[in-house]
Amino acid sequence: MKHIAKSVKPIQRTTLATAAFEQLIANVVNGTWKAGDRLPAERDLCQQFGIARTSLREAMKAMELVGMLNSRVGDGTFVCPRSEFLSRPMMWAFTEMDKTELNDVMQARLIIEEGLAGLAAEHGTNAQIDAINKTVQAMGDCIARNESVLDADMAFHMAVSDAAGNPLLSNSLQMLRNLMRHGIQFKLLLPGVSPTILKDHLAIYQAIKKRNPAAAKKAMRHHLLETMKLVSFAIKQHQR
Amino acid sequence: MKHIAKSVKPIQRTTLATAAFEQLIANVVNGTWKAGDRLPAERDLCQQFGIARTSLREAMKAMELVGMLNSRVGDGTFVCPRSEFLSRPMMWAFTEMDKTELNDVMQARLIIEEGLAGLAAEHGTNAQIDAINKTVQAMGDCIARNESVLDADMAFHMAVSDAAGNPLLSNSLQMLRNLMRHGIQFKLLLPGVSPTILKDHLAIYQAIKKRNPAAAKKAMRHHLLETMKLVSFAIKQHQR
DNA sequence: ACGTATTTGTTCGTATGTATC
DNA sequence: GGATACATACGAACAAATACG
Repeated sequence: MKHIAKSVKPIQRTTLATAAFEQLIANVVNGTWKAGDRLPAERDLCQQFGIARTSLREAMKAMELVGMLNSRVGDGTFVCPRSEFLSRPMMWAFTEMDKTELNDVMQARLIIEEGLAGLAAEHGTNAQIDAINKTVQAMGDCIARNESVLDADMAFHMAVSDAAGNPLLSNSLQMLRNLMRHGIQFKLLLPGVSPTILKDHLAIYQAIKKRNPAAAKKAMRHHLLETMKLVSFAIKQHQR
Repeated sequence: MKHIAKSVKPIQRTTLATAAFEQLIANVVNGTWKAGDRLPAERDLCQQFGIARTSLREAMKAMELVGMLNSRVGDGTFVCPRSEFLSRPMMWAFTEMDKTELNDVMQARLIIEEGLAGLAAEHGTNAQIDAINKTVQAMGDCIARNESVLDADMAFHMAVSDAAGNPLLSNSLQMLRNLMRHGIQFKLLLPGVSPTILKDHLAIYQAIKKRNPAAAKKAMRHHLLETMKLVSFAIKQHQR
């Protein structure tokens, strides 16, 4: 006796913990609760949600596992900085990830970031585009001083992301980058790649500066295709 | 009375739940439990671990919420395929925000779906591409019979999504579609739009069939830009 | 087609350890 | 030291969904 009506939305039964988890994620991702903020006490929060403490705790533990929350006994539960999201259990996920799965992640990142570059060229304010330039300069300085370019690399992509002005896409990129962080680190350890990255970044910046979305997308695509090659190479190196 | 000695590592006080899901993760990654396998029942497992059921449940639930396990009442708990786990972070980024601009959602959808169309043209199997064609035919039938094209429309986009073969992007798109579900319904209520949609779908299918990613992306882009216009128009109509 | 056993979902009460003031 | 606020942990009980004979 299925299919009584075709278009009834399939009410998927979801557990209380799942519902609570979704609420928690929403509050953290959309910035209602910012990094370092302290959440209401478990006893208060479960009252607000209208569920028992046990159920809420299951959701909180999951948030802790993915690195979004941090609980300390006798103290409280706090929101972690975004850079820590997904950073904990991912070591295993990455080293064990097989080639097709890694490819899926990078493909997704390529598509999102290509889109962001286009949007940045279209809608970015001059100030936001200057900010991109600053990160390019900063990376140049890092290379000159022979320092790690990890932070500068991240800063560049975040600056482009900001200029695009779409928080949904920015958030998703941040998640994907966190997911791949270890691979990116390996990539940056490869000798002689930093100048190449810098050149790519510069090209992307210039296309955005010229307000040329197609060129910006193309430059970003080129940069990330290079990255994909480097990351998979770096991981192979690292595994042996 | 802190800092008695600088170099002693503060002993990480780890909770039972944390310890439990370290065990769980270990069993999953080293292949003791493979994707699709069923775990021992909660009551057995907590005895094996020597902890209370509530503590074990916090770990199990956390694993479930991040997409590593899947529990069904009356049945058991099963190991998920890893793509499930890898999809989650990107989906979390697309959770409801208090001030989610419909425009941002549609922009994100445009970018993802454009990418999916390109991937489908590149990597889709012939069978998958045939499946796209079937949905186009089905929509034609619906229009001929003057029925709602809502399901056929959804089926088309799902089929393209399948052909692209990237679960991360597919799942994320699903999330975005849920966010703007209301808008889509409005669109389809507008008189006379169905034939236009059908034409768009056909063009997209043909480009994919010809294995032309650039054309497929362009056609999808055109289709979704039309949709964006229609949706915002429909919403304006609906509001007055 | 119908029970019954199995399994997860959910709640409550209670006790304990820890941090802060 | 004492008071307070908080997370951690346990066990018991019942509800609800599913599988299986």
